[in-house]
Amino acid sequence: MNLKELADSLNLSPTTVSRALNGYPEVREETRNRVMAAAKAANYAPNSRARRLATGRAMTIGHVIPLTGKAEMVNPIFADFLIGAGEVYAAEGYDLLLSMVPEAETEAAFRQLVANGSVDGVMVQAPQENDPRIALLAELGLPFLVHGRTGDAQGYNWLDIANLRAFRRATDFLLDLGHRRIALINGQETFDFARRRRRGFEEALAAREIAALPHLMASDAMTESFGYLTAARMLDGPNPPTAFLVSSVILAIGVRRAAGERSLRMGRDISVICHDDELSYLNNDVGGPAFTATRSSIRAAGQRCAEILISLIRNPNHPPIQELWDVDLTVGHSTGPCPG
Amino acid sequence: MNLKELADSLNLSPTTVSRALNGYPEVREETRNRVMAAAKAANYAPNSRARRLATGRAMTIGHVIPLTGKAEMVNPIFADFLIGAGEVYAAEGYDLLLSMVPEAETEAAFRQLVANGSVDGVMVQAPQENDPRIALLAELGLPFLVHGRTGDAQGYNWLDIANLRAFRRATDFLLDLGHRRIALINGQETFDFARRRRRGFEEALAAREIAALPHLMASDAMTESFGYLTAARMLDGPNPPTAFLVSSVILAIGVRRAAGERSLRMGRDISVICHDDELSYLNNDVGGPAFTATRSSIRAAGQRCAEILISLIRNPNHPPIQELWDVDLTVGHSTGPCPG
DNA sequence: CAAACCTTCCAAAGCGCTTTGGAATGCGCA
DNA sequence: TGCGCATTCCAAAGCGCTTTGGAAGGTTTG
Repeated sequence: MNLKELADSLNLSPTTVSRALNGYPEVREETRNRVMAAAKAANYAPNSRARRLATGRAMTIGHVIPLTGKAEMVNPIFADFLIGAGEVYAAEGYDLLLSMVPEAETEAAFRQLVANGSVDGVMVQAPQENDPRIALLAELGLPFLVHGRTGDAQGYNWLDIANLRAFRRATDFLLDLGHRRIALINGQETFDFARRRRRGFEEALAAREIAALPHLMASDAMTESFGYLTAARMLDGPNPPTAFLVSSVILAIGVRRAAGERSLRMGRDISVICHDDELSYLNNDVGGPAFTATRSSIRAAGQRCAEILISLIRNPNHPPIQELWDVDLTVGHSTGPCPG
Repeated sequence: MNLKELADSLNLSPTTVSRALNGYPEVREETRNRVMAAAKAANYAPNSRARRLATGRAMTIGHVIPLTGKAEMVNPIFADFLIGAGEVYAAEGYDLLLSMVPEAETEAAFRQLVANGSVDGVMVQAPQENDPRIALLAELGLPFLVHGRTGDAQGYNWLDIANLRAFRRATDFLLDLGHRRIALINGQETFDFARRRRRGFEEALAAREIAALPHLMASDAMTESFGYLTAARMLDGPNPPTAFLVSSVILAIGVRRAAGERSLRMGRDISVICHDDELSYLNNDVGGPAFTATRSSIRAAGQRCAEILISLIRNPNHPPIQELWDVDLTVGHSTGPCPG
């Protein structure tokens, strides 16, 4: 069933039917109702390919995920973000085009997307320092929103959490408990968020004139095994840390494993604070939060990012939207006063 | 730059340019080269909306994720599957349309997809017992592939792993080590895979005339906290298990937490086997596999599923493709002889 | 040398929708 | 009565591509 057939069956022109369906005012209410009813009865839905060609809009938003052989490890995070964004897209009638490309082909992928006209806008996640995607997308004139930020954070649209502040606060919390040898297990510091977290950590130490210890700082892809190996190495080495500040629950789980193997009880022998993206399958709230954590829902971020991006698409010459979210610190069982 | 402009600039008709670009034989090799070169120079790419309308093909594959408020917890798994599938789609020139819909609207979503003509085929994941999606998609005549299977597994396309055999083997492994009180912590048993795993577990016990103990069997969404709470309850209760068989690494991490809190060392005081989907951020191979596990890469499954689905789309009246993958059992540090 | 083919290209008709620019009708008002 | 103005509808022209059905020219064949 297409528009013409539907129109014929109603003895109306395709024009009128199209207008009735799309809510244009030039059609009598009675006619509109008749059309609506017939469309529903015939289970008619406009062909999206034709509609897209005619309107010039793709009604699609692109998420391009660069595959680095390493960074797809961000997937626990990108998945929850995607769910949040996807809910909003669905509600607003947008499709979500997910594109996995080898990192080296990212630029080509964006250019393709534009040349094809297959998306109305794109979401950019996990920017690196001076991420080339931002300049590229600006040049291409494609609406985009960055989840995170980088560079001077000027002149483009982003939504980010206050990473620096969060980690500074978490570090202060540990310092207040008397800890002095605090380890930082961070995400890859090519990512802006990781750099900010590190700065927050260092600033808190510097404010109390405590030197950050290089052997207690590590950064890499946030896998359980990296958390485990790093914590194990630090705990077994000289001057072991009494507390860990780590960039994700997944890393923290690795730290917990290392601590457990050494019969160190969290919250007594060793303290751990992590950043918690509130991943649905790693709920940190059972019987009170297990880990003391800086928390911010990645899914909620996905929702909000989708809302912003859509409004940007609908309203192309909107001034840049920049939104900074504060981060909660929730106290769990994994922290306690520095022993000894 | 569109096709007509490109054609004009070459003093050729759009027809010829289109054919040259799409590899049709009716164009001289020299002409084709000229066209290709000009297209590249002008950074021309055909407008995908127009092409889709003209060809009637969407060049898009749909993944519809039902949101249950609980099942999106499968996201650690769906994410890796998506990455695998996405790689193949990209290589084959297909787009991936990801659609998140409330579970109750799944049927409507599929009907929409068909009415719109926005996909050429869909991937179905994690089927439930007598999953209505299968009959629906068959009725709609939309090519589809099920990751997993259900019912009599006849007459439709699927790729699955040998869940029953894997869990039977894992149970045998524990029995051979002398364990008799073995707990099963399973995924939601509305899912076919969870039912098969349970059957494998029960059959292994039955073969040795050991009764499965109801208080040592639990099933729910596979979150860390469910693993933790369940293991804690079982370990603290009467007749605690000496071994756990669990349906995912994430659950196993929860079990490990519960064991650690009780100062039970895995592989000595308590044995744990889990199913490992080889998630990239939960690598189980550091210093030899931490958990003894039944293993099968979900990402590889995604790749293969994508290949199959694409070949199904290209070749519509292919007889049903059904592929059953065997599962490895790799021995890690988390299992040992039954103490005492 | 004409007939019968290839080879290489093109004109034009869609694909199914939206949207522009009227046309027809009915109404109020002077 | 006649003009102007809404209101309600429609015809037709795209959107940018693919594809059908030739046409023109060159080559082979009997």
